[in-house]
This record gives sequence, C-alpha cells and structure tokens, in this order.
Amino acid sequence: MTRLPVYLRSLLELASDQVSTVSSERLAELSGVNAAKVRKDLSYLGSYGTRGVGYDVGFLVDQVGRELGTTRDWPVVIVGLGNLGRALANYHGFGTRGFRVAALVDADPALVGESIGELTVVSIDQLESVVARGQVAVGIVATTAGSAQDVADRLVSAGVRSILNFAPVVLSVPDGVSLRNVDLSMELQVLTFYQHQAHPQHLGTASA
Amino acid sequence: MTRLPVYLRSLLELASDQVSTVSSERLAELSGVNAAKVRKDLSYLGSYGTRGVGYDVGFLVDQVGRELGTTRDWPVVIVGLGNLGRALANYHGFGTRGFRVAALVDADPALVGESIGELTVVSIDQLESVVARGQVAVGIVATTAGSAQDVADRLVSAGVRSILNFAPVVLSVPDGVSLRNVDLSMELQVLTFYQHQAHPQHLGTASA
DNA sequence: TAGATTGTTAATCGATTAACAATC
DNA sequence: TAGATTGTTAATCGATTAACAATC
Repeated sequence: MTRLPVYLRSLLELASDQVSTVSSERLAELSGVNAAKVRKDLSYLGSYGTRGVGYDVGFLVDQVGRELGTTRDWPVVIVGLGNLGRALANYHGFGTRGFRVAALVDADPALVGESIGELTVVSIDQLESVVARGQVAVGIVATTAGSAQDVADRLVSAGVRSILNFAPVVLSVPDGVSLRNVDLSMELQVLTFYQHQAHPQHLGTASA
Repeated sequence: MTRLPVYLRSLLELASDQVSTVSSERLAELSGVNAAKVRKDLSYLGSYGTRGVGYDVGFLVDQVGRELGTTRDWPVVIVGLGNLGRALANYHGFGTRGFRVAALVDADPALVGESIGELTVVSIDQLESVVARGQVAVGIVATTAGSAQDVADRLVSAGVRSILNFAPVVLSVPDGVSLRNVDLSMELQVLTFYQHQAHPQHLGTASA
C-alpha cells in the first residue's frame, strides 16, 4: 500500500507535537487524502481505532511502522556515483526509516577508492561480493540509461529483491523483485504537461 | 496524461535506432504497458496511425513532443542547494526536454555567491525578482521540510505555476498550480514494503 | 484478396468515496 | 443519553483491457 508511508509521516509529525489522539478526518487532512480512504487503509492493518474517539497516535505509529518494516535494518547499495548517486549517498533522510547505505559501487576506475561520506567507492566487479557480504536488500540504480539493465540483472542475480531505478529507461526484472522508477525529467514533463495544455506555445500564431 | 513522456522516451530510442515504423504492440512492450492502452492514449492525440501498418516514428515523436511542450523553453528555478539541489543543478538530462535551470536560490548566506555549474546561487530574498526576470515557469523545492510550504507559497505568488517538491511534506497549493512530489525515503519504503510482507522480521520469534 | 494493425466500443476490474450502523 | 467517530458496506467512478469492425 503506497499511502502507508504518507500516514506514517503525518503521524510522526503529530507525535512530535505531543498530539496523542487523531481522527481519520484530521489524519486525512494532514496526508492530503480522503477520510474514508484513511479508515479503510488503517482497518486493513487491524481494528486499531476507537469509535467516538479516534486513533492513538503512538500506538498507530508502532503498528504502521511494524507493517512497513521501519524497525528492520535495510542495507542499501548505490550503483553509479554521478551527481545524483552522490546526493543519495549523502542524503540523511534514509536513516530514520531503517535504510542504511552499506556500499557504493561504480564502473569508472577513476571513482573507485574515492571517499563519499563515510564510505569508499568500490569497483563494479565487486558488486556481487558487497551485496553478499553486506546482506544488501535494496539496490539503487543511478547509472546511465545504457548500463541500467545490466546493473539490475546483476543486482537481482546477487540476491537483491528491491530496486529503485533513477535511470531513464524501462527495466525488466523477474517476478518477486520489486521495482520503482524515478525519472526526474519525466516528473517535470508530467508537471508542465498540464500547464502547457492550459497555455500552449507562446510562439507563432497567437491563440488568445 | 502521465504515460506520454514514457512513450516519447521509447519513440526517441526507436528513432535513434533508425526504426521508421512501430506497432502499438511493440511500443507497448518498450514502454512496459498494455497495447490497447497505447492505442487509446495515442488516439486521444488524433488519428496518427495507419491500420495494417502502425505508426510513423518520426511523425509521432513530433506529435507527442508538441503535446508535451518539449519544444517550448521551460525556465526552472531550484530552491535549496543541499546535496539534492546540487545534483539537480548539475543534472544534464533536463535540457533535451526543454527544461533549463535558470536560477539557483538558497536561504543560507554562506551559499549565496557560490558557483554551481554555470550559475551563481542567489539569496532567497531575490526569489520573486529572479522568477519575474527569468520568466520562470517551474519551481523545484529541494529545501528542508520546515521551509518547503513557505517557499512554495512564495513561488506561487511570484507566478510559478508548476512545482516539483522533494521535501518530505504535504504541500498545499491553490487551484491552477500543478504539484508533484518525489520523496526518496518514501519510494524506498514503498519498495521494501512488498519485500517485508513476503519476508517479515528476521528477528525474534521465527515464523518459518 | 489475405494479413496486419488501428481506433473504438463495451466489458471488466479495481480504486475511491458516500453513507450509515455499530459503538465508544 | 447525546455526540462523535470508527469500521464496513455498497454505490460510484475511472482506468484498464479484451475484442472486433474498419481499413490499410
């Protein structure tokens, strides 16, 4: 369920504001969704609310966190240390959700041995061994489009079961492997699409 | 339509491979979707295919590109130049889609004046003026969660109508402003959710 | 003409949400 | 008891996709 992390974020915010109880209405507002949807989503986890009262924030944080596995340790390998890979390597937002960058891998010999944060970049030749040694569960692909599928294949055969892909290409992975894609250009393109529809061109023949 | 950029990416790939004609079946395969969906999406743009033959790749690139506004110039302002903001400022994938980083803005006086790529970071005090001067249409929010809403408000009142938000917070924007969110921790969390469901814990009481 | 493939209809599926009985 | 709010049903909505007539 893709909305659970959003609820967790809102709940953690409430908890840090010392709020002890929250209604589905309020949680929905904070999370930017419909209240009925919140209740339905939460009821899927179990019957954790109290009619007439609402949900206990602390208890719900525990339950949602447990469902999402945030208390687990998720070692992550980042493949490709261009600008984006570096930003991810230095990103401190992962820690609180159980993610830990365990290894940095790049194919460029010039980058191998370089320190980024507290880690040292290792060669792509060692991909399989760092995955095995670090019990890496998640791979982040921040390579060029050209090498992304090859990297994904190697991650999968090394045992990685979750891949977050930043390369602008459609990857194929076997059943049982989770894949998500973030394509920054595409996000911008979707965003401006609506704008362009409303106010096309600004060129040539005027339309208004 | 959020799939158009995916089709465009596949079509550009075909074009660079000198492929002149493509069927909905093949385009669907390359884009990772259903063929009927491709035909339906494309028919919304107009009747650009030929029955029994397929679609002309070059022509379709033009039509989809025009629909998406890729030939237009989209000046972008990046607010917040931490690791992520820097990576975005240096990212070269934007150019081919019509996006151009026109200004870099940060609230930290220590960063103002610094050169990143070909641009110089300016103070947040000048946000409104750089937006106006550069006719900036798109704002990228790469600040902390705490300042994101304030930045978004200022972008909107300065005239920005499309916002891409990387801060881990739900932003509210008025009608007519497009908003998309990319939360990296959340992507990872959604990703590992399915994995965690299949193989929970690895702690305490064994379940298998 | 026979084969291929589009464009579009209509059926299917799943997600969203209003509504309300249950109940604190 | 009266008010509030959950959990869940059932209706609604929109998106997906199979199927096929149109037609190159």
